[in-house]
Amino acid sequence: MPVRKTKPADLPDACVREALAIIETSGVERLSLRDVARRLGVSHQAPYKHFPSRDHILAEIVARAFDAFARHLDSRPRHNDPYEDLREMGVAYVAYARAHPLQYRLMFGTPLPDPHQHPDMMRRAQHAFSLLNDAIARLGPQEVDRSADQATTLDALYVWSTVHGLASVLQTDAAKTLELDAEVSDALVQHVIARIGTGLRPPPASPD
Amino acid sequence: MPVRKTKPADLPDACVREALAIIETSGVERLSLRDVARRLGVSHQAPYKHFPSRDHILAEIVARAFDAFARHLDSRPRHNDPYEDLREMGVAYVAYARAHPLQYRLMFGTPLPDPHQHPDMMRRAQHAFSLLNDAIARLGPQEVDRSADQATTLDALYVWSTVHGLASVLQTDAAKTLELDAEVSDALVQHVIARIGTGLRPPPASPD
DNA sequence: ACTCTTTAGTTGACACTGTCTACTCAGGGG
DNA sequence: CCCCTGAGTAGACAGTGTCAACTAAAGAGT
Repeated sequence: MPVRKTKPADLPDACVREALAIIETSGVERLSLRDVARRLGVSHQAPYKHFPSRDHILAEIVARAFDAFARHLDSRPRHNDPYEDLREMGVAYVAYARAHPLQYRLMFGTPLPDPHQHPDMMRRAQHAFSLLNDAIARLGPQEVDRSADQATTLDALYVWSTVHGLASVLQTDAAKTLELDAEVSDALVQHVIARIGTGLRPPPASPD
Repeated sequence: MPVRKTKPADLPDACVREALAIIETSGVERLSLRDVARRLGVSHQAPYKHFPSRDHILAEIVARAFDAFARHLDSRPRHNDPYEDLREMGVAYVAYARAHPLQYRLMFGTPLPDPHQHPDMMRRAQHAFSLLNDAIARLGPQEVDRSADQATTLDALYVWSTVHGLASVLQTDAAKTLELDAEVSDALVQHVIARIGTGLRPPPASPD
């Protein structure tokens, strides 16, 4: 429990970083603003001068996670073939979830602070989703009986579902409960992403 | 805040039910054993005579959710065609998640009590997954270059990923954040389950 | 120079929480 | 009759989020 002697210059930022550090080692349910304050060497009420409530700190942490996530997705290798590009995005998605399980769980695996109370967080989350949506849109419309927009959204949600489910399965408590080993995990990523591909390519001749 | 006058006969069971009721209306993070005791008209320490800690009550709630979930999956309409049967299972899976969002979130959407501390919960969770696994196994091996068992597990996890991701997307806070409307949700279920089907059928001629 | 207001930070309280420990009190063998 | 065990009670403790009142410093306006 390191107690800093010198008070940090940017207290709001320091709070968020320290809170994240606490979550990292002790889990989100153990986060307490008083502990944050204590480690920063300020009074137990100082953080409240910058964040109206505990949830507002959490919302900021989550929002930053969405930012980093979007940045990671955006920095994937690009391909001209939109299917290849989407595949690459899936890989990047899962890679991020595996490399930053904490952030991923904060975004998708824990009850979020009510989004309507934290519109800033909501906006930054939507931006991350829009990246996926764009990649799908580049595939072109898959169905004729729906508007292109709606079809794109549906497929985006399909891909998201799969890839999100994959990420969850790999690192959620449920996976620990099932005791998968690492070899299966690696194979699974390739497997699922391939399956998404075959699922997305327009079926030769069968109505939806 | 209903305070019961008559003390319940089966206190452990009453605790679990009352705790679930509290979670239902106020969320899991607001659950307090003291509140449970208060509503049951017993002292704040009475529940601790039957549950060593708050987590043990949660574990029991989650375990019961897995039981109910497994029962629901098991009572789906059966088909001889294993693909049809699997489809039916996907429908049942998502239906349960939509009908009992609270239980579903308790199982997959919130940090669980450490499974190794609650082996009973773990066992009942594994049983639920085994149902899905069995349904996939009935498809027969999809690939020749892997053992049948491993291929089955991979496909089971693929299906689970998709269907779990779908369920999550539909009811998680993240979905609220994205503001999907009900029409899209309904279409999405059909859409995704169809896509799983086309993804699962062995591809005509393309290496994995 | 003198106020006046805003801002960051402090201190103290309040009502909670989970959990520890010690108590009561009923029943049922020995 | 004693004693033990199990269920339930009561009191305390440290820790929590949050409310309210306070201090100190820094500008802005006159």
